Amino acid sequence: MATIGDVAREAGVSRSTVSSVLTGRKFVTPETRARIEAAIAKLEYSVNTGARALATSRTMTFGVVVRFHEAEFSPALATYLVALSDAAREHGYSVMLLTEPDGEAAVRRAIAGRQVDGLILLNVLDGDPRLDPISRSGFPAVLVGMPEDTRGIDAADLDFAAAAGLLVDHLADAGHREAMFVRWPEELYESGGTYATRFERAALRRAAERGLRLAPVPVPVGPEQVRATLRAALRDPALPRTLLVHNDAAAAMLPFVLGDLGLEVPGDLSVVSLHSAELARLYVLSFTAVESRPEAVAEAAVAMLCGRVADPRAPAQRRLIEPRLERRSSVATRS
Amino acid sequence: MATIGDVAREAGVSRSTVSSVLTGRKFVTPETRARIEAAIAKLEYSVNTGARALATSRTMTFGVVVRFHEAEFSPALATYLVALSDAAREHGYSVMLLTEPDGEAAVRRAIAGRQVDGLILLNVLDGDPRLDPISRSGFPAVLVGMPEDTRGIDAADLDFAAAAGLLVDHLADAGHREAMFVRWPEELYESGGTYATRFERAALRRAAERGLRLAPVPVPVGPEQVRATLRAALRDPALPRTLLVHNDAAAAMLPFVLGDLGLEVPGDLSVVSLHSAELARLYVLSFTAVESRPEAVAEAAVAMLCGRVADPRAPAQRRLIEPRLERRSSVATRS
DNA sequence: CTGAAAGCGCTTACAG
DNA sequence: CTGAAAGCGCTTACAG
Repeated sequence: MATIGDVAREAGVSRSTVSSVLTGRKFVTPETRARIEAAIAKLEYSVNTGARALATSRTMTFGVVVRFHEAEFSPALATYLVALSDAAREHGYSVMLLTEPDGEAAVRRAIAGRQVDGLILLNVLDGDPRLDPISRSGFPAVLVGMPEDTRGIDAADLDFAAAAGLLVDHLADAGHREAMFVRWPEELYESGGTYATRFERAALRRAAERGLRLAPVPVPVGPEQVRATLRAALRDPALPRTLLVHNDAAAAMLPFVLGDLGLEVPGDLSVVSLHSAELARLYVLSFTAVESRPEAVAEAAVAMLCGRVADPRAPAQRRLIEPRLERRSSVATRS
Repeated sequence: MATIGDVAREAGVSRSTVSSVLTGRKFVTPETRARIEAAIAKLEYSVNTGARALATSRTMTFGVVVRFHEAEFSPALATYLVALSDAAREHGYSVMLLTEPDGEAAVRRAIAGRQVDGLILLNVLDGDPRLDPISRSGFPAVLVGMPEDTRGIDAADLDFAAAAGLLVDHLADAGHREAMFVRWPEELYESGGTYATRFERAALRRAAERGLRLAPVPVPVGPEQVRATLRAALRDPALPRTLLVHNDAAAAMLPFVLGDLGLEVPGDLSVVSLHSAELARLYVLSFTAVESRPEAVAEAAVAMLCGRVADPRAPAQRRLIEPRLERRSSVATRS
């Protein structure tokens, strides 16, 4: 493999001049630049990123700390990983996967080993132990998720409160006065699932404002239970025929339960939902819904992290990605 | 951050001696080793991986080249990525995500930039253009997937032929004489989906041997079409009431179509399937099935790649992971 | 505008 | 068994 020295020799200049055109930090006369570029092309030279990292003490790599939460249903992880990698690449960064089961240890090791310039924490909940080593060390990082206390760390996430507002408004605007609120299992709220909590609070508040009565129906984990729970709820005459869904597993299963029971949307039932776009790709989901926009969240997170690396002492930010309502006429108009 | 020099000073030895205990390559007397280890602990020293990489010309990082194929249905990508990262870590390697849409360019850049010691190509099909720069350069790599022509590159994958054999045998053993063969869309076979082809060939051969008549039913992409196709097939009186399924989308949708039509397994219908375990986690899939074993495939791939890095000129290998039959009594016994 | 020199933090023959 | 020196391939003040 050619080195910067080979290029310099080939072009008849010094290594520093080659470096200048490589980094673009100094002006080089067009003629020498051309000679150097020709030499680079001829030798198929490409900078050794490790050596550059050592010299600049910038690895141009971000670590993504993946985390699993059993109570969740998340076929969207791959989408996030790819979106993060894509966004990072556009900013000149590579992405390293950190999957150690002990997330806190993963963070410590990543910081100590200086393999990365910054960390992206996926799926952050309230009280997430991974925040500790970060806020202690001040290492550049960004949270995907929005805990109550971000410990002074930048964070990006979908605006779940706004999403709830959009969906409640949509139902209220169509004249609905009550709705079943199909939610996550109770454990998720208790274990710090802030997106669930943010959605719920905003939904309740807005529903109160708009005169929409909400009947909560928690849906447990696991395909069988999801199906059974939904089936029971839809058969219960005491529950409203309008659904506000915030639970991906329930959203995915719903069409099939409707099929089981012979119910039509919006004829027999009105449905609005918040779920990942990935989910809609895999299943038949034709509900008016708020998209979760993983690409936008990923891009925001990467942009914030780049900013953080550039200016480590800037004040911490929270960035909420605006949700979008996708209308798919699954809501009947009531008078 | 402490450097090796700081540790050396603290322990009162030279940097090379510290390096010796770090790499474990040379014998160091227990006393000095103890002093050095104490210094490391005290200073919270941790080796700078980039500097080590430059000195050893080993980055201890593998690149994973992700690739999308629209005709597929793959909520299992995340499972593979995590499994690869976990396996790599156990072998002392980190994993970098390479998601450039142009996979061939991604490979070229990775090789040129020397950011990684080896490449893992996910989801390799026949004639995959990513193989080209690899076989040209001889850069260490391993394919996940098994093209007809591996171009001299190591490859690991599930043994789809053996899987087909297991499933066909299971049906034949239970006395079945004919089965619907629920397959992937035709495009997938044509575009080089070798796992599909390997499964199909073996299924046809074994079925012929066992006197099982196979009626092929290709299932197109997209939830709506999957559902419609399955529904039509299950209503067609000319088609057998026994299903051999190799199509994750169809496997996922099947339980719901059965629900639609009021069919029971194994009473009305016998079903065997090959699908990813991830799928079973997300859906209600209670069919006798062959697991796709992503963790085992990932571990094999990583192990092969480590071997390849250690000995670049060893003969290329193909490793087929043995499938396992999970019996879930979805097959009726016929006489 | 270009180049010589020092340095980034390691490892690895090579002496001793 | 330990250490001094050179080198991995870059970048970056600093001279000129």
